[in-house]
Amino acid sequence: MRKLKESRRPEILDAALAIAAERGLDALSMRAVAQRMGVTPMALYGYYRSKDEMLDAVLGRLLAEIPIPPAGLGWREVIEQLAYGLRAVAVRYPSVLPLVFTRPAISPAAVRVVDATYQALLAAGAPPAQVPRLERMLSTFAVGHTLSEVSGRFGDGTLDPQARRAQLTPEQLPGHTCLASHLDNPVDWTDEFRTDLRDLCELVERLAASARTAT
Amino acid sequence: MRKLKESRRPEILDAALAIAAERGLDALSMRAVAQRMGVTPMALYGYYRSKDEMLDAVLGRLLAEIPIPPAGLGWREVIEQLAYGLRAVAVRYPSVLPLVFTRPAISPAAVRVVDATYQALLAAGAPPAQVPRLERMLSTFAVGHTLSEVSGRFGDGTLDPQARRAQLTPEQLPGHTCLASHLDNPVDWTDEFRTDLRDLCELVERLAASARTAT
DNA sequence: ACCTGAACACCGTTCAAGT
DNA sequence: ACCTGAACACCGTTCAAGT
Repeated sequence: MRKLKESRRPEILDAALAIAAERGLDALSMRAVAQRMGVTPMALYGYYRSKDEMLDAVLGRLLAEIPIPPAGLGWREVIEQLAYGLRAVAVRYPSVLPLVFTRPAISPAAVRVVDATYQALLAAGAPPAQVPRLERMLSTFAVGHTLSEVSGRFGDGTLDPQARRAQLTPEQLPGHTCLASHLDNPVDWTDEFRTDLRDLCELVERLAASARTAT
Repeated sequence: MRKLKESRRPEILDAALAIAAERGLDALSMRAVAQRMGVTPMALYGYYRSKDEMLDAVLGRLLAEIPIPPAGLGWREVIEQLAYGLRAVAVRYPSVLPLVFTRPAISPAAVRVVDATYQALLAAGAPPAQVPRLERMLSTFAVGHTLSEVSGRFGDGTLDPQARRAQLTPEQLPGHTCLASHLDNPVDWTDEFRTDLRDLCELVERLAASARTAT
């Protein structure tokens, strides 16, 4: 268990993010990072014990770019700004986003975002016992929706609804048939993100309201 | 653009799923699949054009294991059964779950799950124009929550809340400090999944109700 | 304190060939 | 129709050594 160096960590994370942004997550190898820094791959192991540990740090660096909203904002604004902040970061580094779902969110930056959300939910009047659950629901939505969009789970444009339905007969897909008129127009994902978030905030409000009447 | 063989595809997908379940997604290599089938790695390229294409098929095979609820159920039951079905599959093959967020959901199995959800939302009385959005919200939640749990994003037990807070001073984390009493007890993820799903169904109900009064 | 070089056990994939 | 074998350009990581 050697002691690790700190000095060039920021440089390493910058190089890693740049590679991921330019050539995708698969191209983000220790050898690529080393080459970009003009150093041997083995030099990196003085700073991180493994690639896995380096990726944790890359994720932390990413989440650190989400701005924490200033004090004095309404709770809805706080939640919206955090969600949009995550979305903005994700759009800049789409290929790194899968890491969020794949490793524990324990970096200081991640914990600060969680804490700001806790405060907002408490300010909204949500029952304290439910606040951690609601934070998990909101963050799961924000990350999941953005990741679905940028990774193509929602359909990446190259494969339109017609092509999807073509694999099965219309009789097997009554739902799609009913909604045919709504499935052809393209979707504005930013808009949908905002609408979903509003609906989820309504849900928080309703939980807060029913907690007030219960006491 | 050669013509691909079909014959041994099921065998290949079985081998791939078994490897992923036993040794994780990183161990799921073409060479490992080939070895398990007693064949040369290159033999696989007669069935799939690339590893990427094979992974798409693995995902399709996984989603095909989600049972489609029988006709005659209430819309809430349909949505719940689909969500629990996804969760059950995910728990059996946790390491494959990240693929859901990483590639388009265009397999016949995926489309059938989406269609069943469309039908349930229409039966609930949700405005047709909002049904695709609500389906995306529900599936994003179901996959995201399950993936967060099994991949450790929600905290994997080895790193408790105390350790998370220890990285920052209590003054920097007023939200965590307020909720201290609620953050120490362990969470039953299955229970939380059910509660969240109920809340989301309430949201659908409310949208349906306000659509009724608007007309 | 910081970095290198050679080596090991792996990858996905191409190409030409074999039955 | 189905599979093999050798080869290429990659991986992460260990170990011993160099300044």
